[in-house]
Amino acid sequence: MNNQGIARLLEETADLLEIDGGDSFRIRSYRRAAEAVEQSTVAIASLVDMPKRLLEIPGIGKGMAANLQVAVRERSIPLRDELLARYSAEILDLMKLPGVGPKTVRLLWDAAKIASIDALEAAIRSGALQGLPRMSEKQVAKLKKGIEDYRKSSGRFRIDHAEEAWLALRAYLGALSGVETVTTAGSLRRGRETVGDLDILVTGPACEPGATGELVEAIARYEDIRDLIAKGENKVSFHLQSSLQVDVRLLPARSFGAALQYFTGSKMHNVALRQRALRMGYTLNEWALARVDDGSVVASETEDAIYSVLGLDWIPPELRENLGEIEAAQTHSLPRLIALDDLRGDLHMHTHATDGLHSIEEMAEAACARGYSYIAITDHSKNLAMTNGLNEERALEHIARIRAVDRALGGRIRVFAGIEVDILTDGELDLPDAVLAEMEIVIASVHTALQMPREAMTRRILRAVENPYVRILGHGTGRLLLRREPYEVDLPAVLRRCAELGVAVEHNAAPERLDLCDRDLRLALEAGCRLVVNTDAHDRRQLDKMRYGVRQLRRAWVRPADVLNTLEVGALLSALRARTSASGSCFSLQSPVGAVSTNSS
DNA sequence: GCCGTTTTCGGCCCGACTGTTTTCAGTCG
Repeated sequence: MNNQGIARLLEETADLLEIDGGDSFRIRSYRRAAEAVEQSTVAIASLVDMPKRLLEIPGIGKGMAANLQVAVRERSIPLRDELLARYSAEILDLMKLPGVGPKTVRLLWDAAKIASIDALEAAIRSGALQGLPRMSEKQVAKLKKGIEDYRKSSGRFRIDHAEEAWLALRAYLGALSGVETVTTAGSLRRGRETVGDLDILVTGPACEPGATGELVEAIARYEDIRDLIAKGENKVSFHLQSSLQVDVRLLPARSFGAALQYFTGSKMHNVALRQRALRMGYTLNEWALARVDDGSVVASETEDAIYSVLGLDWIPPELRENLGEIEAAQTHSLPRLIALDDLRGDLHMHTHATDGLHSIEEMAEAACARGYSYIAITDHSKNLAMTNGLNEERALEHIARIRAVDRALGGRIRVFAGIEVDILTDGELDLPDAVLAEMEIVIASVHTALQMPREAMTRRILRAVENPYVRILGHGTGRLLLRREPYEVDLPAVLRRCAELGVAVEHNAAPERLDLCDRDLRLALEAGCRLVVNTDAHDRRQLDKMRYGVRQLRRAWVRPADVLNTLEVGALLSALRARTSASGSCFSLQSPVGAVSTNSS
């Protein structure tokens, strides 16, 4: 059992305790432990026989160490099992509905023994919720909507979770005898933000027809398998403990390209491609591209060869949605998509001054190791009290520390001073302009008031971006704010205004944010917005989340030039100054500490 | 349940916002 799995068990135990009305400090200690396990760079499983080492982890005491030992050995925690038995295995799903917390779950349970989404849906239909405290017509409608949204997304796994499962499987499969290549296809390869199941293609001597028996058995012995769905001559399907479905296909090397193309999809892309093949006298399937008349194979070993025979440039997997990529490939006009290497810096991250884990220096070093030219430290402002947000005085002190670190680094990497300010209900920011004027990067984010009417929310954001110091419009608790149908903000209007003002629009790279989806990003580009892709890292390892953000941008056909943080330091600072003149304010950017060339590309 | 001690128990991050029971509980970050 890996650290993330253990952390999940602890987190679920905390949720159940909360529903059960347990001691709030006991609940917090479970959450702290989950956090500590998740953050640990050492595999907890490797420490179970060394309780002393477990106790060295802050937040892990005697009781929790025992929990960890059981979790590793039995994949469960006794208290969690006990509570799940008392309520139901599905009761935690209810907490995933917006606006539903432990008290509401408890209310539903006490009033009608509701302990699953299905049961809640039935209760809404039968009117069983009528008369319950806090269950007005409006509230029930909200629940109904929440269930609908939940149904749409359930059964799919976030790309980072799927990727984690994939990496573990790749290591296992790659080490089996007779295996030469292990490749992922499907929506993971296309970089979708969620993945329905994991498609894996394996080639090598043990995958040739008639020779697969031993390999199939070895695959079926993978330790994380919960149940086996199918075990044939060249395919093994199973569910992992996480209930993610995996299909492993054994392929002869000669059909690898065709299979990779076929299983990468998307369905719509493949349909269009097969139609094209037919028009050209070919037939395309997972084994090969072949002539219709005599069945002779014309391409099968590589994707490149298949696309080439069809008169197309090779198409990056992220674009394979039949949204114009085939036409562009035909006319050699596919865009040069942004890649991770194009990113020169990350302009949104937190430190232990607020709710981050590491110091300014540690974040800067971590960014340096990733080859960045600059970062911005953007801790929370005072309105986010829970995070120990910075008030005027602390913000100014923090800026001074950032400047000092920047000087101490001697130009190895530039560290800009910034802040993530909260947009208040009326559109004002929670820190005065005098403080914001001291920083290069001001990100304005919405953190509250998810139920605000659309018009009010739009006004609120439009007012905030008028502030001349706002450089970036940050995430707006995107999942809830933007992803709903219809939008809870007039996104086109907001994007238009940002484009006019030169305020960059942030795409949060973290998969758990699900901020702007493909379509939103395209809207932003059409509106003429400059984009920024940031990780919002709360610890240094989270800087790696940039890769998810980049893949999302690629899916939206984003090129390096569309993204502000592909610029080198000098160009970035000039671009930020452009915002000032466009707004017509007398704002002058704090002259950066240390020598900076302002004419580099 | 953890921690730090004043070694045996008390303290353990807060504030905005919504809906509504119009004073506060519940949710969220």
